[in-house]
Amino acid sequence: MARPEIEEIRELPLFADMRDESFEALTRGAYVQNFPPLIELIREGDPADFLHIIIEGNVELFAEWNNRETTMATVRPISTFILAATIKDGPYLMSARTLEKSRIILLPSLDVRTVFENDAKFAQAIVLELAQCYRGVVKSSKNLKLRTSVERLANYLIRQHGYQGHPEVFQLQVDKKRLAALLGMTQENLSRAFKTLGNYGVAVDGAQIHI
Amino acid sequence: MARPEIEEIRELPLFADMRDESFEALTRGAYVQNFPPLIELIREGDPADFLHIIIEGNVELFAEWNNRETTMATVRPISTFILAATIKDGPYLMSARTLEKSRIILLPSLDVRTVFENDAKFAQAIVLELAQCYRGVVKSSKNLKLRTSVERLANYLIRQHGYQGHPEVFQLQVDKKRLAALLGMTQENLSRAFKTLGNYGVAVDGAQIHI
DNA sequence: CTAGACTCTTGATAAATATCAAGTCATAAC
DNA sequence: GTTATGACTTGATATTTATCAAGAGTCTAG
Repeated sequence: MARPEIEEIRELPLFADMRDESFEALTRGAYVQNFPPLIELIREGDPADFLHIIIEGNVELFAEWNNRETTMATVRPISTFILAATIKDGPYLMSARTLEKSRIILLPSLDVRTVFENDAKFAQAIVLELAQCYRGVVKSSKNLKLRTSVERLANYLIRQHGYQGHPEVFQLQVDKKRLAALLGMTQENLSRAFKTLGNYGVAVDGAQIHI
Repeated sequence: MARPEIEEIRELPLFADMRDESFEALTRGAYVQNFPPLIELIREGDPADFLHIIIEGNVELFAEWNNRETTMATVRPISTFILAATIKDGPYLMSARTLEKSRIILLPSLDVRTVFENDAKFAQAIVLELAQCYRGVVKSSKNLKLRTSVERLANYLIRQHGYQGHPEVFQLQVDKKRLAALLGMTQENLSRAFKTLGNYGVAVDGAQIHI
């Protein structure tokens, strides 16, 4: 295991408590790969052969239906994605593509499931991770159903503002097209929503937001 | 443990594989309670003191914001709800109320977490349950973002039709007000959506649907 | 520098959805 | 029976959101 990336993920909550031999078994068959931007990593409906861990770059999770496409989430280092499909050995529910040049670790799903069955600490860590993901999706679902598009944008900005430490000016982490899809609206309406928020003291300059 | 309800849940996938002493520890402090209709069992934001298991009746999970309310799911026997909040020891993200007279088992969250840490089989079962719930919410989120209201209704009917074994005529399991909220539309629009589907061979008579 | 590609914005319009106000129908209460 | 009550429907209208078309600004390749 001379691969520094592998050592790096050892400290993630998901892997921190597991036994050394489990971690070894888990990562023995791992790949570390670099991808250029806009590569489709995962296609919705395919079997979940690998658990993905992004250690550099930016990945978009999206879904399609009837020629419509929407962004479900964007993922930044260091985190895993599509854990649930890996565990259930089910098909992917979302597709994934790189947005920037990205470095990704691929752990064979089979190994993940084997280790999951043999290392209780790992199973516990997965529970916590999944519970968190679950709660995240529930929140986003509530958001969609109970708020208007302007409210969703305002909410998003307030959260981002918080994550970035309440600075005077902060940056959007996603381009506006994807932000619109993420918030469940069109690009044009996002633009108008920003304008509406202008009346409440939000100034936008490209990706810079001033509250 | 002379309580037949407790024995009944032993066979649930969530509890089937755990050790006897774990199950005993889990259920030692359990309550079995009957509730009349329209009782609020859980209020969004409260700490998750109990894992709930519905063994009879019908429970609605809903969320509120700014005087708006929406149905997130309806739960029927036998299943658990708000597992994620119990595990994370976090606040409830949804409220719950009985729709009919219901019989519910309450397992203290503290016991659930303790047993979860000591019984690997239980932890594994929780993982599978959570992964399933997660995937369920992701699907419903995709549904909301990618489909129009008429499409969501059509999709819902097709699924229900399938669950009930593709009979000629089948019953809606929820009243139309709640179905509308579940599908993310108003009651009036649900009515119109049914009318639209009438052109494609769906006949509605009260809660009876003929395809 | 310039052409092209791209993102983002804006305006006009259309479509989807919500709201408001009656009205129907069934059921339960008296 | 009659009267209430509640669930559902219907129509008219308002609001929200999407679509279409065009233009402004930015970036990059050549």
